[in-house]
Amino acid sequence: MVERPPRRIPEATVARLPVYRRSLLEVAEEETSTISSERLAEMAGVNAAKVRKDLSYLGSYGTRGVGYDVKYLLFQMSRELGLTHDWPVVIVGLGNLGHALANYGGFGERGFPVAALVDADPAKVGTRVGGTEVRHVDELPEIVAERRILIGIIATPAAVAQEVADRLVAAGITSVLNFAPAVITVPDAISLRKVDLAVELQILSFYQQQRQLGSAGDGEPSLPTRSVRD
Amino acid sequence: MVERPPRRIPEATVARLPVYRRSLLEVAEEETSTISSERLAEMAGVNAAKVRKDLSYLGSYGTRGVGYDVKYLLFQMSRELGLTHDWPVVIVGLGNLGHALANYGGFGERGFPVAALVDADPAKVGTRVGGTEVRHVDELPEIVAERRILIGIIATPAAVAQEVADRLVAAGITSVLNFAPAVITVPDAISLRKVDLAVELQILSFYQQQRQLGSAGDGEPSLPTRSVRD
DNA sequence: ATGTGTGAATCGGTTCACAGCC
DNA sequence: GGCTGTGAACCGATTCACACAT
Repeated sequence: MVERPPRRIPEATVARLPVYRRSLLEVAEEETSTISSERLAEMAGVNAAKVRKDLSYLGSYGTRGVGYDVKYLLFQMSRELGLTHDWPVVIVGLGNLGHALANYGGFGERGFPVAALVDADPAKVGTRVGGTEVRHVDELPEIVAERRILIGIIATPAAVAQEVADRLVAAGITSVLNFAPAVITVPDAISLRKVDLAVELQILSFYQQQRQLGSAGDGEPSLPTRSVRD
Repeated sequence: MVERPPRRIPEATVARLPVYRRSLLEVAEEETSTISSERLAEMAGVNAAKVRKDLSYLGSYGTRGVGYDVKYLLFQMSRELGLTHDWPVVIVGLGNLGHALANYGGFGERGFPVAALVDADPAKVGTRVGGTEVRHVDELPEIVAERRILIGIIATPAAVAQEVADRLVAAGITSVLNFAPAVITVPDAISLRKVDLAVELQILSFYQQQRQLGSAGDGEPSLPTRSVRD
């Protein structure tokens, strides 16, 4: 008999689970055995209704009048997120950013060990970064198969990002995290997330600009008083 | 008289403008003077209806039956995004990531020159990273005022991220980009964006996991277990 | 004929508000 | 009394579909 939750967890909820989880890890160290949606909401920077709704997608793991058992919730959440085992990753591109990512211990610590590094530049191949040898991008298929890597991180210049994505997919990668400032496409079956630093700054620039237009001109200073603590 | 669009641009649209703009920049180099919503959509990785709706918030800059004038649209978009002048930024925290960000030329190139670097570690103060001298975090108020910096980038460990945010705001910063794996809060009047690498990987891990649950049949996948960590 | 601009329909996500259980 | 779990209301964003301009 299969007991699998038939719940389809909304994307927006999935994106918040890691934040809840991190909050729970913090709390787990103190000897508080239970936590309320209100407290968890505050720690995660969202509101309590959202926490309850989100957690309800995982199952009814709370106790009315009491709250959620921290350790149990943490376990369920880790299980749901697939964090009960490590996910080795390969980083493609060892420029500034790739270098920093390779050296950043945070990945390995959090269950995503950097299992391989590749670059197209022969001058970089053979060097070691953060204790891992850089190999040639042509070797991707063997590397990925050998180390059973499913997640690829693109840290190359924009110009080659799409080509790298194609090669990662061809090599057997099924999840891609793209840091290159370029739009890339992957087959439907492949997960893709992007982190674009310049875009983030430009979004900030937009609101900065708005603020200045608003306060510089005609009569109403009108601060956009958004009281949403989301 | 100032010609000001009274339109309030939706947040989701704002987040896509930089991507459209980048696509337009690419196209502007070829000698194509106009572009259709369809073509722009393809380049930006969205659908054409969304492009048209998004652009309509900026104003009616297209011509029916023809498309959008690339240069004109580019100009309007840059203006709207506040990219007609530079926005100097300060980076706080010069660990691995801060270092990479400081060395990454992409920021300056895209209108966000790294005008200052600060760290709390006296051993780092006085050193130079990417041509900029590292100064002590205590000097933030003077640095920010002097260089007229409005955007602050947090690249510190999670533990001090909130404190740094508070100090940035106190120093006069009005936009914050947070790379620290921590939830931080800022006053309503301050813009905040976050980039959390571990969260991105965990989201990928979730979908990876789902895929495997789906394809592995009903039995437990039986994967090596590890102890829970952050 | 072609491709924009936009109301209307739809969808996904958030918030409300309260019934249900401890 | 306190706090979860969840339908219902609401809201923002996406998509549809077509009138309209060139």
